[in-house]
Amino acid sequence: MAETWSELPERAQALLRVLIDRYTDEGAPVGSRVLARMSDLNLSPATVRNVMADLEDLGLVRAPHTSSGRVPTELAYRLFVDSLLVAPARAPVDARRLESILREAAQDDPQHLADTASNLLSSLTRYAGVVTIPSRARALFRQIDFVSLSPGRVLMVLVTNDGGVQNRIIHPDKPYTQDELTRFANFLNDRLNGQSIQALRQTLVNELKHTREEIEGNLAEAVSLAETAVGAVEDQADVAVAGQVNLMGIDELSDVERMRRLFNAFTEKRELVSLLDECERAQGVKIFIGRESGSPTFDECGVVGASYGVDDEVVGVLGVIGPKRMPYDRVISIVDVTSRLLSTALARQ
Amino acid sequence: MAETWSELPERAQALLRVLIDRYTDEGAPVGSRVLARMSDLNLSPATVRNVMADLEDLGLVRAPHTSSGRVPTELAYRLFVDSLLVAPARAPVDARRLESILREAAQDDPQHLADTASNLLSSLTRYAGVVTIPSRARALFRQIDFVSLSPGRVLMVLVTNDGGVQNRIIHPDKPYTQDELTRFANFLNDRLNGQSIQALRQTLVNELKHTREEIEGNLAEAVSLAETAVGAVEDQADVAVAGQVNLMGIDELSDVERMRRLFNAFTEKRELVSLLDECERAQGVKIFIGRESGSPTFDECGVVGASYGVDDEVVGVLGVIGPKRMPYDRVISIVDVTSRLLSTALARQ
DNA sequence: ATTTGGCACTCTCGGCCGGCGAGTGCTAGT
DNA sequence: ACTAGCACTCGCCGGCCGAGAGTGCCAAAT
Repeated sequence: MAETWSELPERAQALLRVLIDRYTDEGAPVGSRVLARMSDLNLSPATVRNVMADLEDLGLVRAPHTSSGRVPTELAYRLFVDSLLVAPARAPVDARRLESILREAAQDDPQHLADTASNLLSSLTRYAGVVTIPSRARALFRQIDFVSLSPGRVLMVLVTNDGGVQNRIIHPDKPYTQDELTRFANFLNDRLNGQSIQALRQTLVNELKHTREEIEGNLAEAVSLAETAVGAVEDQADVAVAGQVNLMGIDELSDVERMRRLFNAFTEKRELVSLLDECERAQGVKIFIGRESGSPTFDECGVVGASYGVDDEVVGVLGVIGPKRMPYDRVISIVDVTSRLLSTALARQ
Repeated sequence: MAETWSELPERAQALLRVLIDRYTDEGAPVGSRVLARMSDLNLSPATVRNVMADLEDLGLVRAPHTSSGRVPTELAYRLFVDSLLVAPARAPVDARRLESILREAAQDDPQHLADTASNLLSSLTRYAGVVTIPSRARALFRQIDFVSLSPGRVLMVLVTNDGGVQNRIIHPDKPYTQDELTRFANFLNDRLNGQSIQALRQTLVNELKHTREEIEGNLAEAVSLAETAVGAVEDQADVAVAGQVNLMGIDELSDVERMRRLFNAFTEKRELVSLLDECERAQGVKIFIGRESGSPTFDECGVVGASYGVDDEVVGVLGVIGPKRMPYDRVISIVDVTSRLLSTALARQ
């Protein structure tokens, strides 16, 4: 049953490719007559039928009912896609325009950049585009501010060098005056400038607590305040999703319950993130076809994902979610190109 | 054709009410037999039929086909709902729990508060909950910061007294050093403290520009920087939406194209805002039934909205979007209670 | 004058049948 | 090794029928 694409007889490859093409944009089973005509192999329908019978034995095609054309299986898509990945055909989209859009968006904050990228993905593919927002862990500390809102409520604003702003309202045990808070902020800004957020916590715990004695009185409070704040910020990973509606009206997905679960995943985001996380480890483009995703939510979907980052350091993941029946070649190169461009846009910031 | 509910004959009222009740939770036309049995009026089906014929003449009910039960028209819902609004029956939900949740959320920033409220609305009604995020225009200036990210890219962070944080990256004509920027910020913080954002622009334009000469050199730049920033912030109105998926599987809406448009409205938000805006003017609960909304997107929907605010000053709008066929009494009181509680939670902040 | 029972009529819905078309598998012939 | 032919299998569509639900109207009853 397990084969690789290239091990298939020449003719079978050709026919299967045509079958996949046709099925991908018609969505209906394809019969031997059509197949024979579309392939330029000059074969009679009968011959095609024989080949199909072979492919059926290999688990690559199946007939929904005794007598309707064939439909490619997930396995067939898998092999086909794998063969694409070996020799990637690049750039059906004009990278020029993409690049300028992304570069411009990179001028703005990371959130906006992710939004832009997911919009691009969805409008290029007409499926749903997903982009994780770069974790702040990797960014560098730029500035922290404490603003007293009311007694017992302090707004913390943390700025990173990429222009990301995190804010959170914290409720310290003791009330502080704005003056005290400002002193705290100044103190922290002095010490922490240029550190990565990732390292921040350690710094706070170790270095500062060691020197606690030297620090006059309640500046130690500043440290604990900052700890609360950083802790809250560190592990927040968000996702930008665009073009969900594109998935509506695709008939494989149009089952109400299935659609509901899908959209739930888009709003809850949890499941989405865990799916995309798997792309992080893989390098290059990673693809899930149907049940490969593990989650029944995406049973009928195809997912094409890739990570992006700077200097071999992955900072985020992006991808496209569509129906299983997808023009993978197109989508793959779109995802691929976008991830590269996003990386460079991020790098030269 | 135009009537008011109370002008209807007693019996017609009762029957129509039962019809609406029944239709609301079954979604199917209701026949005279059922109607006769459900109403406690002890009438024969035949009599009911006569009444129905009258109601049909008045445009309050109609029969989908020659021989199926009756369905209430939009007009019937309208009159019915109006009659509800006159003598509002309150509180089918325990306001206690709601209040504590909202008060807690009000401790946090406005965005979070709106999220919480829309989640409440949607989970209580099992429809979609919508809450506009209080416009910052009304909030008071608390603090501004300029952080230099790279030459030519300056991050502006504006904090309001409600804990709202607005940030935007601006590209000033000239590059400034961080020191200069800090001086700008200090300068502005001194002058603007406590002003409403709304008034800010005027202040900036008038007062400061008048005294421009007195101000040393490029502090005037600070003003123009701030202007850019405030302008960007002022007119940004966002909306929190929750529970969209609840609308899936409601069969009146399950037409693919209609659903698509609806979800589009939820993501684009533009149309949503303009719909809710109409609730701002009305006081108390405002209701759109079907085509009353104006937009074909919500043709098959019912919308129940109310404004909220502090001290008779409207700061935002919230509402519920569901199918036309909705238990309006329940939904109305939920929306009503929520808007009140949100207002008080906001007030005692 | 209102209400009711009766009756004929209408319309939907589900099941059933039969023909059509598409497509297959197999076999025999090239 | 391919192909032509043939019998067969389904799914789909339209028509038909019967059951069920519900109506409108009329004439009788209260």
